[in-house]
Amino acid sequence: MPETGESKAERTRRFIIEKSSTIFNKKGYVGTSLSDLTKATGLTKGSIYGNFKDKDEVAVCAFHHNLAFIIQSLTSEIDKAETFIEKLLAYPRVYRRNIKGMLAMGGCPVLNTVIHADNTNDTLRGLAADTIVDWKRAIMKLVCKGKAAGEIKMDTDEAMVAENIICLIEGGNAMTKATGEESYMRNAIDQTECIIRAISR
Amino acid sequence: MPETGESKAERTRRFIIEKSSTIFNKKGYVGTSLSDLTKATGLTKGSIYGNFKDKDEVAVCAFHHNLAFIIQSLTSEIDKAETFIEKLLAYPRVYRRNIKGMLAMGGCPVLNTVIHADNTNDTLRGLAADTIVDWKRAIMKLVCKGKAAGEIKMDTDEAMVAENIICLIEGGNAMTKATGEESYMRNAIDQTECIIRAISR
DNA sequence: CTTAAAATATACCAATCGGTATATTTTTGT
DNA sequence: ACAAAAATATACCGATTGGTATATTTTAAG
Repeated sequence: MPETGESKAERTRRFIIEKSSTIFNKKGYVGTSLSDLTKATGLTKGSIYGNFKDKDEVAVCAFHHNLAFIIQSLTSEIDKAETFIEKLLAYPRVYRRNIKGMLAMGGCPVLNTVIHADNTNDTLRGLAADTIVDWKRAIMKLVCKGKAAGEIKMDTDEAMVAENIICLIEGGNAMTKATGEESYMRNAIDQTECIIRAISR
Repeated sequence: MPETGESKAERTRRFIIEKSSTIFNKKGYVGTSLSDLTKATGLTKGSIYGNFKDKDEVAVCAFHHNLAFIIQSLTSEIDKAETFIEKLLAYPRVYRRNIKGMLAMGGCPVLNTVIHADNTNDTLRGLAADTIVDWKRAIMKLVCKGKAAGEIKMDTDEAMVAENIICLIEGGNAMTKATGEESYMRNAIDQTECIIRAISR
């Protein structure tokens, strides 16, 4: 029964990615073994290697899957906002709403991957580093458009604002994951909001 | 020739720790193999296991060694300062001076260990988490003493200040390590300084 | 210089690693 | 329902993992 436009292989691929993404995010590339994946999926090694070239490919797909979850939440909230200040405030709003979710998935996949893959997997390390660069650019673009629209002070250093927001959110995420205390992330988010409001005119 | 108060075994232990600490910090516990250690030290497995119970013990000693390096820099600078505001400002001052050093050692061992050891090594994870708790307490104590000395505004939330400083420094460190751009850490440190100056009266 | 003890090296162990060739089962179009 | 094709399982591979028993070398006190 075809029914769906998705082939069996495509469904299995998706199934493997969904089941393994949290494991990779928590234990990292080297810390995750093929037997972790067979255990989590209930499939055998042959089935996994029938759908993926190697362990690297599974890890890369898992990273993209983890990232997509966050990016979707963010872009939908950013698109909803009407002013650029409101679009910037979407970051703290989304992260504040997702503190527990982020904890459950094992922390931010960008930071986790950057630390895990450093010196052990260049492909993953590069993907995570590129994500940070893209993220910074996206924030800077919002600030610049906000300036042009007259919402944001003209002397605002958009690179500085972008980097501070990223550091606060990533640092807060990491410290909350480390200690189990949500206050780190909440305070970091409050501080992020302050920074955004301070550049508004 | 005894000469020194340090036995051969003690010297070898120290030698192994020094040579392996950077590797553990960069690659993590699971990512670092015994052959990494024999390669880095020039010693054999027998020699390492003659001086350490197991790989765990080497990793724990390496973590303490990495941490001691940072704590020494911090406490000496904090002790030098006369006012409590100046003691707080020792944090940004020391981290600003050590951006390249931190990069060379592979990033902050506290954050690295927290991410690396999560779900793979409870001992190390606990050590790193405890370090964050201690760090927060140390900052809070400085703020409280600053209040008592009339240096710091009485309505200051010391827990919030402590957590924000920690998140900014750790986030900045991680993003600088990830991207290779020192600006992340510099901006995070600038923001940390702003927070400290803002609570001064 | 000798000698017991301590430190290091050699040679091995079972278990697990990522990966593959092949056999079997399940889909899927007809 | 059937046959070709696709997907999954089984059984294996060499390499490496952390760890150990034992042999050899080095240290250091007498």
